Amino acid sequence: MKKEKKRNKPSKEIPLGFVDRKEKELLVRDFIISNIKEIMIKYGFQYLETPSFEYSDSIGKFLPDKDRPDEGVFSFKDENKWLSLRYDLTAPLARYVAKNYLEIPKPFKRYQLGTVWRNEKPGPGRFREFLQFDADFVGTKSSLADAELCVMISEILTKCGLNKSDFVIKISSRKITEELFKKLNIKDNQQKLTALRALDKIDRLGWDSVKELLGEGRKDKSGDFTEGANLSSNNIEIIEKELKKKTPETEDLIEIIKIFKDYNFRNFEFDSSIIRGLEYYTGIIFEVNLKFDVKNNKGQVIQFGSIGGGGRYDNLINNFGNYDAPATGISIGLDRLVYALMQKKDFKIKQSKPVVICVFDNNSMKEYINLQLLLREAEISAEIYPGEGKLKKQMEYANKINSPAVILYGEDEIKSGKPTLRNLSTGKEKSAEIRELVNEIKKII
RNA sequence: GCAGCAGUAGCUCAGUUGGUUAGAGCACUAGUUUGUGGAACUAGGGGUCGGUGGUUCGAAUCCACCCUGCUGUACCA
Repeated sequence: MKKEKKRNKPSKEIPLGFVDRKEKELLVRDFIISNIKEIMIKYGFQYLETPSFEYSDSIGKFLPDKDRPDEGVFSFKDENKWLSLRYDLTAPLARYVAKNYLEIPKPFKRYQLGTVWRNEKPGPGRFREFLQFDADFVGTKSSLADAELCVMISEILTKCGLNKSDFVIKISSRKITEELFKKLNIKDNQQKLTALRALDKIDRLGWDSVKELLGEGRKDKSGDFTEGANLSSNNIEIIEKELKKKTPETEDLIEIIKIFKDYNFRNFEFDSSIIRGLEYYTGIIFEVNLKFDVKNNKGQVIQFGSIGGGGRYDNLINNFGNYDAPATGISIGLDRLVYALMQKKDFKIKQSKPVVICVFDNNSMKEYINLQLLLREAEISAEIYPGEGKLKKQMEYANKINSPAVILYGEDEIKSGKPTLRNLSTGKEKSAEIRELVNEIKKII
């Protein structure tokens, strides 16, 4: 009987890849968001919000012969159409631009903050639900736009408390690999993609492993085998040699570096091993990398990788029809930035906690409420102890929520009109006239 | 998806070659203190030992399958 009952209890577990986020983290996130908004206004971007769900085909999820478009997205069927939770903010932007093409200004600059969902295996610091920040230029081919994005994200990170030496923007261009493929006469699209994905892993795996992936394939340390791009060893040598060059040769990179100079912006590096997985990039690509150590909850230093990146995608919006909409944009993973920022030693956000007014006798509630009103009118966070119980329990509560002080206003104090104020960090008590109370508390906070 | 490892209290874990009623620390509740938190002491609650089936006189322990998690790898439009 009892066992039966237990079995029917609802699960207290949360789904794989989803997390509860607590106040400490949320405050840092709010701080970052307020900085972002401020700077986006300064740079002249429009604020936009699009829905969490889109029709699956609108965001690039076509469902040829599948029952369910579940490749990486969460979907369900509504009446006859498939809907998917958005997996990024770029696809909805493309859809928005196509839908509103005639009304929007051209070029169109918009920024967006929003949760995105990915139906993928979560990893350390990677979840199935996370907050992204995106800023994009639509309808301009100018490298000034690409440059602005880099300068802007740098300003945001600085405003959030990072030093120039804490991060770097790495830039490259898809034109480099494109020209290489042309030169080597590699035409098969699938082969190109496999090669790009392999090159994207240089950071993590190193050149030796990447060369295996460009060739026949690679066995990882768990014994799993990954099929390679099957390029000839001659071609692989040429690719390695070409990508190890330290100076950019493509036109777009030369141009953006010149613009950086005009901005007096130096916090960037050319790195031809920056590839980025997405297929749709066509030109300049960049990544925002942190240079300080990030640790996991066991205190081990983990390879954190980039907190975001972006690049130029001149053909994406054309998928919706014939729009002249070359575009470039940046995405930042806010939760990852929050995680990293919380580890900076000098980074703390204080949240004022309420002064707790203890309850001795429910018949004196009017007195407590008056005190509470007085404090709140003075913009002091205050609350009457919200439960029932002895004074000890009330003190324990105040201690647990990090309250700076409690006010004791029992029979004797009410009679004399002088509440007792107890400082919870020193443990000292003081008797104060009601009109002095606000000042005494301000001394403590 | 593939591979390796692991699942014992809310959390971190111990549990000997299979052997009584499964333990510890932290956390929680109550008390020592009927008006005083962070320390101490005392007592207490809390477990289908991931699940199912099997081997056995006897299973947290051995076997099979399943589920879940972690790590690596792939995918990440």
